[in-house]
Amino acid sequence: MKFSRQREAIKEFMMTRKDHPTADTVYTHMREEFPNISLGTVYRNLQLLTDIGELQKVRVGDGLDHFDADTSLHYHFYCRQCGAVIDMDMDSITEINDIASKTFDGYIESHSLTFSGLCGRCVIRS
Amino acid sequence: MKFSRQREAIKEFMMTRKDHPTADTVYTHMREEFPNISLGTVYRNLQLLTDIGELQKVRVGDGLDHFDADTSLHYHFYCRQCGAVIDMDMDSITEINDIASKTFDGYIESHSLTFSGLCGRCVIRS
DNA sequence: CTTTTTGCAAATCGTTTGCATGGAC
DNA sequence: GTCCATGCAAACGATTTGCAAAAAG
Repeated sequence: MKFSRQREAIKEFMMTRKDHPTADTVYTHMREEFPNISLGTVYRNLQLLTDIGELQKVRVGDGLDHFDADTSLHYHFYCRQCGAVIDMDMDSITEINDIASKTFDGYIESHSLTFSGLCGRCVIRS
Repeated sequence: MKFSRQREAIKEFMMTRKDHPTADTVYTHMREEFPNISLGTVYRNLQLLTDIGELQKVRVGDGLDHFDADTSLHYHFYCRQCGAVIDMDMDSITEINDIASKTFDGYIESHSLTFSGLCGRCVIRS
């Protein structure tokens, strides 16, 4: 893999963000630094960084791919009002794969746990 | 809401299935009974049945909408090899929303837990 | 006769891809 | 000079939508 300024910028941008930007959000921000960067390049690099384990794809059920620079096992919250994707501050249940395996005929590799409802901001407004 | 033969057939079909068909699968099967049914009608009715609580939309991270006539809280397994979506035979952790609420600033309405790996068939072949 | 639902086709949205050019090494 | 990465635009797949005609009430 060859170095690319665009990929480096995308990686750095992702590491500054605690929320979980979509490709389009990344694209919008990259345009400030690279006015000619294309959506294709953003998608390619997000996918590539995911493949080499520097990013994690987060799918919370809104149909969009979100990306997370924190690749550790942790859980997410999806606000069905404003669409925010937020990290949950709770221990991950590492043993749950083993528990589930006992009543499952196959190999469980991972799990994902996503909460949904109204985030702090939205719960106040409602 | 008015009665429609198509919607009734879709509902009945969904109740016979323990897997979690996509709109396209439903469409294919409906064509046997209604050779002229359109994809739009299938999508519209799946969405409508979901809205009135007769179906549940299941998103396991493959980018497709799966539908489930069992609307109770339960967990799913997604086989990343063959794409199968399977119900997990385990108790649902009803208290997990409350546990998560304690360290979360907002209103948690629901959670979804999805496992992934290789299903029984695929684990044998590999 | 009014209103909902249908079938069809076109539109939309997020994402992927082919290809000629430019940058990395 | 050889490859890999880019920008651009076209293609793609799943889903949604506008509309005139058909079915329900």
